[in-house]
Amino acid sequence: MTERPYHHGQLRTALLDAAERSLREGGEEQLSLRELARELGVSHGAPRRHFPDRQALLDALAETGFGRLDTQLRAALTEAGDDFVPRLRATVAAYIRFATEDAALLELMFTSKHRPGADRVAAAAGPAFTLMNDLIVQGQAAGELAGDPERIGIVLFATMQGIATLINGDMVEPKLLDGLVETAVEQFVRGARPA
Amino acid sequence: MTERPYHHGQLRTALLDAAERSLREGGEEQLSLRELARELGVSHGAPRRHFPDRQALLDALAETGFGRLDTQLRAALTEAGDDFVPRLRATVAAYIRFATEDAALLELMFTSKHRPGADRVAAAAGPAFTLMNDLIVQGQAAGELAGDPERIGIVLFATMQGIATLINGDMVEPKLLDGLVETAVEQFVRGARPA
DNA sequence: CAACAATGTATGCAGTGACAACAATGTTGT
DNA sequence: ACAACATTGTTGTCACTGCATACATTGTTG
Repeated sequence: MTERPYHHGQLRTALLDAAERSLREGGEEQLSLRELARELGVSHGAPRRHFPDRQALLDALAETGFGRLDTQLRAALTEAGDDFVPRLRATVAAYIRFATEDAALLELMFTSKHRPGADRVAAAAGPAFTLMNDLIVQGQAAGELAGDPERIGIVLFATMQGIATLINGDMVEPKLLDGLVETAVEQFVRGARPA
Repeated sequence: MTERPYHHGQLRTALLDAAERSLREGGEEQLSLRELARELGVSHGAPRRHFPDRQALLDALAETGFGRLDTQLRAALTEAGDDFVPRLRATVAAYIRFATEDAALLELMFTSKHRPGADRVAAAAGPAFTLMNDLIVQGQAAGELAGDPERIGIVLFATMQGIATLINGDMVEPKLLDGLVETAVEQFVRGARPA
């Protein structure tokens, strides 16, 4: 039977699902534990068993968010083939897609801000950075990039992140997005090209 | 006598000052109207006379924030002399200084997100963009940049913003900051240089 | 000096996150 | 099989928040 899918053993994942949806719809501010509990037909104290406080829920969201980001980036990479520039372009596009579709989640992922002891979140962020780094390393191996890999990698990451922020903050029209990605990639390649 | 500096006619500005400090100390989430009122020795309903709701206070903060950003950028510019690259470097450095010192404020300025009818905030953001644009135009006039000014300007802005976000989110060590600025400027100039 | 507007006060409402005591429901060791 | 236990969810409470309204005070002005 299992008339009720939740209410029994699935509360934790149900909360995460509902929270992610709520995040997408109303942003972090709007997300309310009590509201989630209500939606899931559960008492307002129930979430506490799974997440000691609100921040714990947000941390969990951020953590899984990084995981999903990583898989999406990898998917884009494998689809892009072996050449460096197409791979770069695909990665940038995929990242910004994620960042604009799940803006609130990404903000949450980043602004797990300064909070001491967000080890798990930090750890979850690793792969995405590694991926970025590997891409840079490939570019250098292919003789297309020069300079300190760490630095140029961070600058690239920053540019992507910034474009997403600008779009999400309505300071740039979404219709410009594709052009911006193109310009950013092109400039990056030219700017980091060996002399 | 005027024993009490506030409580009479200064509440509005006093609120803005206290709010900005609170923002710096605890971020937007932490900022509480009641807390501010308490600090200023005023009833918790008083702020309502000056800001109909919390968001109005935040909007006002964002607005003045853009103003201050603009003046700081201009100050950096005039101090940098007339040559393009030093001006560019100075602007980037000044922007990121602002962004890392007043992180919460900047976030607020940007994530006055999508909210319909934040005309004043949007208007206040204008000058900073204009300044950026003028800088690009100068670079082009000096024959140092090529390409669509709007696009490369946005990409530059995005890179700055992204670096600030990375630092503020503790995803990059602050000690790397100067090097990153240098790399970003250098790459930008090379990347947008005429062929 | 009386009418008026601006500013701040007092009180109450609904909503929230956190917390603790309790009940129900598996799970497990003997 | 059954008693002890752990997990999970419930209920009630507290302190806090933003918001709203009715009221008092004060300063300005006709």
